[in-house]
Order: sequence, then structure tokens, then C-alpha cells
Amino acid sequence: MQPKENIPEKLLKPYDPTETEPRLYTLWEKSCLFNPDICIEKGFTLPNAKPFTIMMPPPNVTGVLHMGHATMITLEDIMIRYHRMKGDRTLWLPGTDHAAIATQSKVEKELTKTEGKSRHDLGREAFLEKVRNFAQESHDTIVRQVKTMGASCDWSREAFTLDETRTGAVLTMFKKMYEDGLIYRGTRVVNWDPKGQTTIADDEIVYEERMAKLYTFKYAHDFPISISTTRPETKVGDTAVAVHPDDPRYKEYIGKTYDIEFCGVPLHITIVADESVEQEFGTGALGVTPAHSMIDEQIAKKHNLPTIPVINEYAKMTVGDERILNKKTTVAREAIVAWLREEGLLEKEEEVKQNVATAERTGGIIEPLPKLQWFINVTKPIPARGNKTLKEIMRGPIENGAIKIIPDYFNKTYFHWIDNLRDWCISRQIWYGHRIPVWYKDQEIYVGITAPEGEGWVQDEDTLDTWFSSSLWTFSTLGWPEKTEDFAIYHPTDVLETGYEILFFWVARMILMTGYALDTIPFHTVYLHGTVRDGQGRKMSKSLGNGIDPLDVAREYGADAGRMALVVGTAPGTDSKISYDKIKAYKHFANKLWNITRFILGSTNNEHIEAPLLPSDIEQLTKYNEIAKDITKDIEDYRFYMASEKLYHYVWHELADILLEESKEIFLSGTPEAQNSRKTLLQTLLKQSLVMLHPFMPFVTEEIWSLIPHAEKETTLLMVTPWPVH
RNA sequence: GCGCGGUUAGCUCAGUUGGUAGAGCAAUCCGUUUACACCGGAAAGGUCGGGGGUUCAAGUCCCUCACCGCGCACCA
Repeated sequence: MQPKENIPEKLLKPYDPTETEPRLYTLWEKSCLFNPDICIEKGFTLPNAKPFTIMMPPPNVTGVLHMGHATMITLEDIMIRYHRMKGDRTLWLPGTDHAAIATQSKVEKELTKTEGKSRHDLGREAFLEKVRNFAQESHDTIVRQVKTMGASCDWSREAFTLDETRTGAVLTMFKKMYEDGLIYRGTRVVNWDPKGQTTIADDEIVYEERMAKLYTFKYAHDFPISISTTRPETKVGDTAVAVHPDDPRYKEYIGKTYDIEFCGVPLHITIVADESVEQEFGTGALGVTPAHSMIDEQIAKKHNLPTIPVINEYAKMTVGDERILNKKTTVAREAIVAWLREEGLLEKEEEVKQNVATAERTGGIIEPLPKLQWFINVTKPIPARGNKTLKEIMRGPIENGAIKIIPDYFNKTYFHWIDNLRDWCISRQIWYGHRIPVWYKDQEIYVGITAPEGEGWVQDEDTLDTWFSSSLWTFSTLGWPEKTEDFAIYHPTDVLETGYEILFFWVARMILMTGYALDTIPFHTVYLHGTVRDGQGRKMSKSLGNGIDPLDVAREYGADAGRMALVVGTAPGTDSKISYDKIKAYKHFANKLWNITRFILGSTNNEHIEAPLLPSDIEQLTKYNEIAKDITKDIEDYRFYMASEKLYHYVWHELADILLEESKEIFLSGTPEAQNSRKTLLQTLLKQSLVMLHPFMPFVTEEIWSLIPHAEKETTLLMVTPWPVH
């Protein structure tokens, strides 16, 4: 008998996530239980409970969130909800990143497109106003998306990398590092992006393989050595030719100097010997252009060679006659090749594959230029840290296991990166970001949080690399440099969950800043997720039109389904594929839970039943407890892909397919004792399953929880119901 | 060039300390008896990339080769 009149009406229809999810999120928010203080106040968390903290990697305010963000939100919410239910003092602090270059270039592009203006037409303040508006809109969209996915983060503590508190932290850190001699200003060849009109960091460069021509020629007829280059136009800035000291072909020329005229430009070339020159490559001789190549700059330094800049910030030539002066490098290249041909100096021309350095954000081709910039010295011993260098500070916690990276094979990649690390150029010639807190007056320099007293001080025009502020994230979010209670309780944080592609950009630099400023680590565990690809394994991109919008997923299938699809079968560090087929499967699963509930409520007349269990049913409960323990272990060990799959399997193929099916027979012809025992069992197993599924599928489980009968001691909100396994 | 992954059922991927392989999706057959067709049942499908080694025992450890992907560097 199924007395339908006792079943809540909505349970008689299929589960409807679109109606349920927004309603429940509002309910959760109203309860304020995303805030750990309130959890303590209401008695769901003990005041002396162990803290568990995750700082949400702040999404860039450049637009909307994609499936990668959805993965991040899902994994973090799983951990957070699990720990909250376990009774930990659980804080998940959300925020957004101003993403300096990315955001500015987006607004600039839009400005050019719609109004045909550049940022200089508007001026610094007016342009910044536009960027701020854009960032605000983008922020609001992002917050909506994060909420749609069910993230149980504490909005009362929300942070932005460019808000007042975070700016205070950034400026304080800059000053501190400057005073410790770790931040310095110097002229060095840097990666200049002519399109974005700014320097960029080494790891903001994307290499694109292209075909290029490698030209072999002599500077002049009376010059003894041939050289090869793909960039003949830079040769007007050459001050030396480097050869290997053991190369018999060139030994006799080492130390000699030559005065020549190269396409109308007088050159003074010294032949130097340098071990770094490969004898087998090209002619075995390297034309040294100290101003426009990082390698050449090093050679020039070693041999005390002069540096002659010949290319400006717009990638135009600054020397020569009308053939090349003020011409774009590419145009000048052709002019010089034509001249070489005319003069009969060109010996060889061959097609080679070449990696061209381009700027990640603008796509501009990088022009190495000598520029006066601010740098962080990563190899200077720091007395306050036992004379360790920043490189060593970054290396230490990974080496000694204080920070664990999951999966651990990323350790090697991490060390490899540190080994190749050069000083970090932190100044950017853009407007959106933290302006460098340095003021100049004549020969004087002032570094401070606020402008110096007195007349005539001019602030540095540049802003800081966006990763400078991101690297303070685990503690700037807690109010540092103020000695806040939050900081005392929640730092170091527990887990940093992010994509492996920003291991160096961000993770390493957080370790650097935290080690330097606080002499501790920012987090104990780094969980790296892979890139989410489409069903065919392609990266999701706008141009391919294969992106999946998390909001669409929530609307069509429910956020729960999207979350499960992102987590089941997704091992850390490994790229995963997502398709609507997979998402649909978990929508069906939510509905399965719904129907299981309907059956159980129908069979128990929607009453809470606590009857003695028959031995066979006790056995079922024991079996469940085993599985629950196993799943809890999986969660503790960050195997969310396994935990979620096991839960899915248990609910569908044990609880539904076996237990529910055999219950039908019991309810039809079993003894009253057997019936009551089974009713108790089913109710217990359903509730336990809901509890354990909650971190993975928070909405449908919370909704069912609100529809089923409970014992008096049970809490009304599933999200703060205690985890059954300890 | 240096380094890191991957190669397991048609597809996507699991396989935690070595004990002769698992899930989802798809495909096949049967079933609509009141939780659910967003369903149930059944069967099918893999010499775990090739080769070699260690071991009583290897997808799992070691060596080697091949292919795919990625990172870093070089890019005269």
C-alpha cells in the first residue's frame, strides 16, 4: 500500500533543480552558517574546534566564470562542507582578483572598438573609472555564478585584491621588501610588450612556433667572420661577435676590433670569446646585441661591452638613415636584407622553425628592451631568515614536506622552475593596479605607504605586477598587517586548491611572500586540478565555441549534476573531459535519490520509525558503516573522485537496486517485526546517504532532508548535520 | 636540449602499500508487476602500448623502445 496523501506533493513529481537550488541558497545565506562565527554562536561548532581554512583563488574580474572555475568551486565546497559537518571551525573566504593587465587590456580593446579611443585619449583617472565599472560588473556576475554553484563561502569576509585592506597589505609589503634590500630598481633587458606597452614577466610569455628565415652574412666585406640571425635589423645594435674560445676557425681574431658601416650605421665590433657559444650552431659565431637580447646582455656584461639600444617601445628603429629609421622592425628587416643582397654580403637564407615569444594577454610579439624597472631579488641572503634567499624560502617547505603538493609529481616541476628563476620584474607600465609607492624629487627617492610631506614629489607612474598582490592572498585576506583575530585563528590555511597552470605564477610566490614576511607557510596542502576540456578533449575557448557555461548547466541540469560531473572520475593534476552526457547522468542520479525518498516515505507513511533491527538488517547497517568509513578516508586523502563514485554506486546499486527491491517483498508478506525493522533500516540508510552526499550534491540532499520525517534530536539543516564517521 | 605526465572495455577514465582488472556513457537482448523509462534485469566487451627484468605473484616495481600530451630552456 502506498498512501500517497502522506507524501509531500512535490515528491510526487520528478525532482526540479531549477526551482529548488536558488531557494535553498537563499535559505543557507539567511541562516548565516557559512560564517564560522555564527556556527559557533548557534552551537553547531565548538568554540575550541580545530580550524579548517581555504582561501578561494580569486577569479579575475575579466568576465564570466568557466568550467575550470566550476571545478575549483566544487572541489573546495566539497572540502568545506565536509569539514563543517565534521565540526571543524570552517572558513572559506571568497574574493576576486583585479588581474591588472588582463582587465585593463580587455577594457582597452572594448574602448577602441566602440569609441575608437585609446586609454591615453581618456587620461589616467577617466580610464581607471571605466575599468573600475567594468570590474564591478564582472565581479557581480562572478558572485552570482559562484552562488549558483552552491558555494558555501563566507561572503561577510569577501575580499578583492585591489580593495583598501588588500592595498594596505601590498604597500606595506613593498616597503618592507625595499627596506630589506630585496626590491631594487635597475636597468635590465626586460620582456617588453609593444602592443600592451608594458613589461611582462617571464612566465607571462607564450611561445608560438612559427617559420622564420635564418640569414647568414657578414657585416662587411672586410669583416672576417660570418654570423647568422633571424633578426638582421637588430644587428645595427651589435657591439661584439662572440665565438667559442676553443674554436680553431676564429681563435686568431679574438680580442681584435673592427670599425665598419652596416647599412649606413657605424659599428664598432669586438671579437670576444665566450664559453656559451655553441660551435656547431650556425657559423659558430654570435653577433652580440646587448640591448635586445637577454643572453647577449649577459655576454656583454661579462666582457664589459657597451649597450646600444636601436629599437624603441613601439618596436620601431631608432638609428640609421631613411631606409630603417622609425621603421617597424619587420620593415627594417626587409630593408637590411635587401641591402645585404645588393652588397653581396648575404651568404645563406634558410627556413627554420622558431619559437616566437608573445604576450599572453595581448598577443603582441615580445621585444627585449633595456628598461628601468623594479625587481625582486631572489638570490640575496636575508639575515632575518637565517640568510636564506627567496629562492631557498620557496624551495624549503616543499623539500621538507611542510607543504604537500597533490599530485606529488609536481614537486619536480616546481624545483625545476625555481632553478631557472631570475629576478622577478614587478613593475608594469599600466594604470590599473597598485601604484608603486615610490616618490621622486630630484635625486631623492621616498618609499612609503602614503605620499611624503613637502612639495615637488612625483610618484612613480608604474603599477605592480598583479601577482604581487595575489601572492599575499592567504594573509592579506585575514587583515594583515593588522594583528587580527582572524589571522591568529585561520593562518596558515589548510588547503590551496587551484589549477596546475598557475603553480609558478601563484603558488610559488605565495610560498615566497609568506615565508619571507611571516616566516611560515601559507597552506599545508596544495591540491592541483587539471584543465577541463570538452567531450573531444579540446580546450574550451570562445573561438571554438565549445565552452560550457556553468550557469547553463545549472539551469538545464542543476548545479548538483554539474558538480558531480566535474568531480567523478577526475583525478588531481589530470585534465578531464566534460560533456552533456556526463552531466545528464548525474541529473538522473539526483532524480533517483528523489524517487528513493518517495518510495521510502510511501512505505513508512511519512513517519519517523525507530524499531529494533533484525540481524539481517543490522548486517546491512554494518555494511554501510564500512563503506562510509572507506568514503570518509577517501575524502580525507583528497580522493574526491573515488568518494563520489562510491556514493553514487552505493545509493543506486545497493540501496535502490537491492535493498529497495527486496523491501517490496518484505512489506507485502513479511512479519510486522521484519517490516518495522526494514522501515527503520531504510530511513537510516537514506539519511546517512544524504549526509554523506551533501558535500557533493548539496541542493538535492538538503531539499530531501527538509521533506522527510526526523527524530527530534536531528537538525533541521543538513548542511550543519554532523558527519557520521570520525 | 632538460624535465614531467599519459598509453587499461567502442568512448571517457578509475585502479590508494604488487595478489590473475573496475565504473560511467554508448552499443545488445529481455522486461512497463504501483519509487523511478531521468527505470529494472541479463549478457557482451580488455594478451592493461611493444620488448626485457625482479618476484611464488606485476596494470601496479626496475630497464628499454615507440607514440601522444605538457612544462622549462634555447631560438645566433
